[in-house]
Amino acid sequence: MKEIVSTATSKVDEILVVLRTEILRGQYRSGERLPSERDLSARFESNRGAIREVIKKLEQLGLIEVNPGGVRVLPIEAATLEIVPHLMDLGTIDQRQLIAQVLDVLGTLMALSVNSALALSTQAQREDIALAVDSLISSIDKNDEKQHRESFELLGEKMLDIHGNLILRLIGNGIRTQFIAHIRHENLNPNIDLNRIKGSLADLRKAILLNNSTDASFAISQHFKLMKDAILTLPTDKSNLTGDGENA
Amino acid sequence: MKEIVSTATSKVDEILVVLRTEILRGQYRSGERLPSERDLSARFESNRGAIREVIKKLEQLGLIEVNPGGVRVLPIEAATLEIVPHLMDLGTIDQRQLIAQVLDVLGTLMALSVNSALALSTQAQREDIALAVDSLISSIDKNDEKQHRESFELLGEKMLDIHGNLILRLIGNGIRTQFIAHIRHENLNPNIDLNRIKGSLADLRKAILLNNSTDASFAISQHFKLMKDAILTLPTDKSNLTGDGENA
DNA sequence: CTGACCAAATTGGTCAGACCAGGTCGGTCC
DNA sequence: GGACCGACCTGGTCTGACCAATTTGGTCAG
Repeated sequence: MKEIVSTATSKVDEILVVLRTEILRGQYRSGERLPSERDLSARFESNRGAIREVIKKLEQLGLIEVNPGGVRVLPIEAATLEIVPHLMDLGTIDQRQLIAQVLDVLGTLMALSVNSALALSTQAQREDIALAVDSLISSIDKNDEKQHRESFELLGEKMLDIHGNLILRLIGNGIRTQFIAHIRHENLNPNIDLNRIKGSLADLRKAILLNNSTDASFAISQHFKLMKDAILTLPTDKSNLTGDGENA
Repeated sequence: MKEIVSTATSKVDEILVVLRTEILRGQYRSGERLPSERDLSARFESNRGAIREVIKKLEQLGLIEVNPGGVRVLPIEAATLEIVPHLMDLGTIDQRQLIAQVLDVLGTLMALSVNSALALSTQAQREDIALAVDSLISSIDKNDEKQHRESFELLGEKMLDIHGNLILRLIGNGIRTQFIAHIRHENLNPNIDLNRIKGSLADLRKAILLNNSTDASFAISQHFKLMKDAILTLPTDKSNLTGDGENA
């Protein structure tokens, strides 16, 4: 059971990383043509098959457009959510800003989720959700990050189960898959006011039990807003938040 | 300049469609192993290279997981947003319900977008946005679907430009790319009260010019809610909403 | 000089067949 | 019965080739 397999990446993945980096860094301008598959296979000392797979992946990421005659680079804005972690890896983006954006979106979607869930919920389900919130609160008390994440996911899951909004679930998947691992490293501002965060969760709990979706949505939004502030007020501490400068 | 190339899909795409369909239909249970690349290439009378590309795509869609030793099918809930249009094609899902969900999410995100944009906007920008809203309203008056879509995208674009929330933009991209083409076909309920829809837009316009983000968000939400209702109250009219029955 | 037109070079799409390293799985031996 | 080991299978990589479509650049008529 190896856990770290950084060097164990396949050749395709290595090439993918290189090309993705070059594209994201703007090394190829939007609309420009990528070198041909044959040239790339020569450059990476690989075969065309591998290059083709890489190109297929890049296409899926929304970074390039493949048609007979050549591969064109697409504008970054046309890409998919999946490129964001890559952007984070590159450091071409202010990570705190990005995390703040994620929290904005996540908070909004969670608010929607609560709203939809409450609209369809039974009393038992509301109590069930409240339990998850309880667990969330207690995880803050115990400063147990693992439990925090788990109960958070549980909370989301319970709500998703109730309203069954597939779009919401899939976007949630995407965000979770793409970011959780990245965000974990950047811990919150130690100066953060935990009481206020817990307060927003307590509000949420109350609103859920009262089936007051307006208040519940607001509490969720408030909660994420607090989290966001906790991120943004970080004094650019540790880690490799080494700005950028290479973007076009 | 060919526009319709429905039959001009590449072999890879054809195979992709077949396998994706089989997976989404639950033909392979979650966790089960897909046939080997060699078997698949034999079955589809293709070569392994093509199959590999298909598998890479399926992996990107979050439908399968590729490991040395075999390809395993993942639970549908783990997939990406990109599978939804495929689901719609399959008809394994109530399309109206799905569209309603999309509108829920889109409305919520747009509300967030307005909110964020207004918070950072100058008066000139607000007037600029109001112009886009005007165009939107006039498109409804003229029943010009093309202009409607364009001005809608323009509106989103202007807001995105102001707040620069990359996450929001990318999710928006995803939703737009994946759904617009599909939703277009299902026109709105002819009985829809256009005046109320225009009214919500007028509210939005006013709130924007007054820099009242609360009202603006509410107006957007209201707008999408109206659209949603217009979809949901459709009497299962025309088109190929031919239920399903094949899902597990 | 401009434009249409045509042919060569290039590109992506597909194909067949091969080898390797690492997992899978069944049979064997203790 | 359980640990062990070897044959088999799988994905990962590679080579070299042909096809169809596009791109490109030159040619030629206007």
